[in-house]
Amino acid sequence: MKKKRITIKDIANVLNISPAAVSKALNDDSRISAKTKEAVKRVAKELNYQPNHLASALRRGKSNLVGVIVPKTNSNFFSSVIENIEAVLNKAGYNIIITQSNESFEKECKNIDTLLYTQVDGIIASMANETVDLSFYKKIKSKGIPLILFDRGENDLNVDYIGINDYESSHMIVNHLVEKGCKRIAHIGGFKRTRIFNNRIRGYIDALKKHNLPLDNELLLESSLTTEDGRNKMLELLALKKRPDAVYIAGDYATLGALQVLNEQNINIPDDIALVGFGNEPFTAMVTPTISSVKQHSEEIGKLAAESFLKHVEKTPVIQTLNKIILEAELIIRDSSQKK
Amino acid sequence: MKKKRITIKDIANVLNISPAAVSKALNDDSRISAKTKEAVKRVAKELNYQPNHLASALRRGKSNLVGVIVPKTNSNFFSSVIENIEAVLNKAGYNIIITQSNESFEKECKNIDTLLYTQVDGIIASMANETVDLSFYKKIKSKGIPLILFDRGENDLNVDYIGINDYESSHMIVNHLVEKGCKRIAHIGGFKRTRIFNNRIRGYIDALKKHNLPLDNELLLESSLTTEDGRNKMLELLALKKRPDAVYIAGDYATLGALQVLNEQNINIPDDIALVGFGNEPFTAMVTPTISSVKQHSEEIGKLAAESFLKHVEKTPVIQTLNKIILEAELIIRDSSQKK
DNA sequence: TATATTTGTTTAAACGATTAAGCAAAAATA
DNA sequence: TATTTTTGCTTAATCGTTTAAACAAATATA
Repeated sequence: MKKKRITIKDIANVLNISPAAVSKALNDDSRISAKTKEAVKRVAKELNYQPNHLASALRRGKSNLVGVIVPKTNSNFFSSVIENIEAVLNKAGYNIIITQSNESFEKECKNIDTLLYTQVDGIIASMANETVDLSFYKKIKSKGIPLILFDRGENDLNVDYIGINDYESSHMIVNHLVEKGCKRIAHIGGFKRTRIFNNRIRGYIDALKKHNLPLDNELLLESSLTTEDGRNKMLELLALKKRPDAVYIAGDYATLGALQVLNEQNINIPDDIALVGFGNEPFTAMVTPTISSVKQHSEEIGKLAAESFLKHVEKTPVIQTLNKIILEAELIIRDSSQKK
Repeated sequence: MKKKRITIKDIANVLNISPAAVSKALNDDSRISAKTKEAVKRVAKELNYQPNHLASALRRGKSNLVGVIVPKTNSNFFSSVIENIEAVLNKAGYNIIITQSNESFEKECKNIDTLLYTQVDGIIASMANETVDLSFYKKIKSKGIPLILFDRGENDLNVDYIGINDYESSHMIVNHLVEKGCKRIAHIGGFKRTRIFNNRIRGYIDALKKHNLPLDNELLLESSLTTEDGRNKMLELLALKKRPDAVYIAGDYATLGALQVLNEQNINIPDDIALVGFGNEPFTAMVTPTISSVKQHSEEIGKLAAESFLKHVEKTPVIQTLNKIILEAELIIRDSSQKK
């Protein structure tokens, strides 16, 4: 007993027409009569025909697959972006291949090779923290397939980018803290070399200036933004002679670490030290006290990234230029900064 | 200026040999001389040759892609399983396509079709809560490609399954709570129709019997196990005339909801009511109080699932039978059940 | 009626790799 | 030396689909 695949040839044999006619009928070619189309589709269903995607992809030179690269799927932000990319692309007949870089440059390079090898029609990516060498991303561009970046991007690649206004978000946060009476606002930022984190740092500095608050270098720390490092950096801040009365942290996981430290040391949040995070991960609304955070519109980012891909993929040759779509983020105020 | 793909034909032309020889050289065929192999590989590198995966997949009848279906990537359990599946399969030359069902039966069916259409060489899946109709999974089997299930599986499909001992885990939990002096232990379980949740419920019931504790039906609730539903079910339990002194909840997110309710109502955890969750999601160690939970060995599950696929895919025809690998889970005791 | 156009189909060549079969030259064996 | 075996390659078919080109029949136009 052999498992023979049903091909268009089998359908053609049943109806005594050519495989070419079958192919055209299945693709609704205008030169095929309605009668034939109907017959072909009927027989296809009867025989339980499944098109061979590899064959058509090979012939068409298109795989209808889109690669997605994210640092990690297990944050709500990325998993939500992915969900929305998928929704838009599925409607347009594309499927996605998700890969994780685990914030590792090496893994990211491997992922890119894997995706190119799999002949994806384009790549939508958010870069790993470690990534500074852009040669692998340039390789994608040199293949002539669309590359779209979101959240973690780079101007130098000259491609579409979808993200939020990080600079402005820092202003929002500082404004909010100042309004609540905070005077010594610290910032635990991400790596400076990563554009989005750099923008948040610049925003923080400029916002302090705007409010005539002195910029104190010991209040500005660089962090990997893991929960663990959030703990460490918070401990550093507590060790200062002049402690801050508010800490703005560029990532929710690190904020969680900071919150744990404060709770352990019985420091009142927000009255002794107010806390604001970034990313609006679900747990920010779950911990005690709940954490104020910035909502990044992951749904919108996913949709726009997918649409940007679709726009580019239709054109040959693919021409890409720097085209930034910047969304305004939203500050969700919760207990950790809600001083009365 | 056209972007011409480099093919084996181009390499063949440079060296004045046949494309067949090039193909064999690249695949290290024993009938090709070392000299030719070296020359081919050198020219391939020089021309920046990238093999056309679609062509070789079509010819070989193998895509070297493996489909993975999970309810949602944004839990630590699934994202960790995926990471480990990927690590094992990459080493064996396979790449994975990740899809999410979002716990929807309809989406899961679509995912299966998508994966089959993409000609994956096998599928590793954890079923959606909603899924009772197994016809789409039978379709995978009927294609003659390996199907491996993990965590959420079904005996009736007669395929490899990797999971933890849910029945025994319930015993561990109840034993622990009894030891801490709890006498009225409630259980907020998952959907009974889902095998793993059913096993946890059976384990709970049998463990109560073992300890001669009466089974009170109002203490056994069925839940979707979302944070929201965890809140609701906890409120139900609190509304009882005779409140429980411990609640074992079959999922961490729901446990979090329950914890919020108890904190809001100033009910002491664990002294008034002890709490045990399931899944050991990272936040269980982050909230106040920290939540006792069951660690499911996601790394091991991922590895075993991938290895099971590799074992099956090498054999033709693929023969699958029910073969369960059951790991013993581990109870991580934290503050929420640590009565003194 | 003669010619042009449209319709509906077939033929055959791709897409880029793999591989069974064939064949000459080199090496091993008798 | 004659024969067999091995080595190293080529030829040609193949995977299943798409599509440019060809063509006959039907229809429209002059």
